[in-house]
Amino acid sequence: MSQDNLPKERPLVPEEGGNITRRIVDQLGRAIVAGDYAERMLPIEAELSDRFSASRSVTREAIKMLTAKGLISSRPRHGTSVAPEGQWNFLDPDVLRWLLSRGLSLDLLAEFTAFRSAIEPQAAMLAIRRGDHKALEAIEAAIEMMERVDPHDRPASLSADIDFHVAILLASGNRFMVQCRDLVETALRFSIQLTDLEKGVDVADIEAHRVIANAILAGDAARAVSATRDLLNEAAMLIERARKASG
Amino acid sequence: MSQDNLPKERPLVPEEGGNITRRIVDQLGRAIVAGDYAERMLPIEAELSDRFSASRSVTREAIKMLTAKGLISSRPRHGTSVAPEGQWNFLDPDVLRWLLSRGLSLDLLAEFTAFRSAIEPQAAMLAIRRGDHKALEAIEAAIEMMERVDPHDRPASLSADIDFHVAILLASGNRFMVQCRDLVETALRFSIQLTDLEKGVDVADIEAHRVIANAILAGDAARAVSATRDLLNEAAMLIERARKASG
DNA sequence: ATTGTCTATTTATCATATAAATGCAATATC
DNA sequence: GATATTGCATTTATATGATAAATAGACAAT
Repeated sequence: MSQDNLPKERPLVPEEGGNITRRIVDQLGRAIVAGDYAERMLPIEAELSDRFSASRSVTREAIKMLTAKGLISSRPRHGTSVAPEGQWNFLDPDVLRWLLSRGLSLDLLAEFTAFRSAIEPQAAMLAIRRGDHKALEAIEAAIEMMERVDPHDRPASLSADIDFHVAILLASGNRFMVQCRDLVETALRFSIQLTDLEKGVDVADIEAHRVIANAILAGDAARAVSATRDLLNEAAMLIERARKASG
Repeated sequence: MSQDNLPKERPLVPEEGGNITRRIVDQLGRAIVAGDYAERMLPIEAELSDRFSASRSVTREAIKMLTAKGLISSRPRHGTSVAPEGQWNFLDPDVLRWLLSRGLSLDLLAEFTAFRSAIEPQAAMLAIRRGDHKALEAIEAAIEMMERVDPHDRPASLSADIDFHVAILLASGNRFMVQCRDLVETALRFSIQLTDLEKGVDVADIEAHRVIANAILAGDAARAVSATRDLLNEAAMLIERARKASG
């Protein structure tokens, strides 16, 4: 019963977020996924320490954290190098955030949307099967918030949108899907930059969300699945259009 | 084009796998997910170092790696404690392995199978849509290996089974689904303990895999999706039966 | 009861030294 | 000349000891 879902107050951009280790992890992580060290080795520990004006211990701890996320690997005498992309932990919220922040990569956003197209419809189905009253009420509360909020208040709209999708993931009761919470939040926070450009879709968007909520609350699994899939297909098309527009 | 998919030669059980840090990470990680420190704090760094006969630096680096996986968090004067389960990175291969190894928890295996039920059918669909010849050939090669291998050779059968599912994930071309590779491998390596108990399902199992392969190679998305879903439902039922049997 | 201060404890950081691993070149051996 | 061996240099891995920063909890003051 450890449904302990405190919101993390960790800042989205911890450039200066408290301790030095965290700062190095963030800056190095960004640089690595941006491809800065795709060909060459990372600087040796001593130089990295200099560059970040930190002690070697702190630098090493940061390196270990990045290693834990699959981004790099170290060998004595050889140095530290970026791991092949196949070993990166794409499903780590930090890694995803760094990936998306390297210039709003539409390719990756499209792939993640396809991933969501797999997860969220199933989560909706599981939510129905599980039938946790509290969790279902949270979905209803989230959709009502979406409908109530001022559509011109972008941050509030975004939060409501995120809360809705997260509520479905939580209601699934599946810990792996719940884990996708941070990922979905991260991705949505970036994709807002897209929908900001495309105006006028908001009303239709909220209605599409309402359809999902109603289907879940009515226990109509088939409709919940198809409605969720429709919504994400719509998002995918939006991304596709942006991709074609930008090149 | 960084399709660099070298198999990691990292041992599945790195109790003695080389460096001290890795050993501490593994032992502590196991203990944490097993609930050993669910109520109390972790020992202070000095004591942990003593317990593992390691220096404080190494202990701290191990702690940082576990922090990176969301398992623990530290605060000055307060100590280090296990993070709420909602913050654990369930989608990290190490974490999943530690979770499953705490006594083959059937609940978690069931949840992961539900997760796979979301991912793998979509991956099969994407594989068709993408139509990468090399990747599709790998699927055919994998299913042929499954059919060819001696069914009594359990390790070989398991490897072939894993390779088949991994081939589909790879063929999807979706980096988030590809990332599930290690997770699926880990889960399958544990679930073999179940199927070992239930004999006689193997032939039917291979046929079910063949149906999936044929559907994908024929470009029949609908059939590929439903066949994959069927296979995983079968696995889910197997787990459910084992769960009822054991309590 | 609230607020401020002080103290002890623990993590965070720094600095330095030594060990272990290993790529590479020089050397020895055949 | 080809190949195996050895030694050196470089880098991470580990150890050690010290100081800084943060803060929970006790205590004092208001």
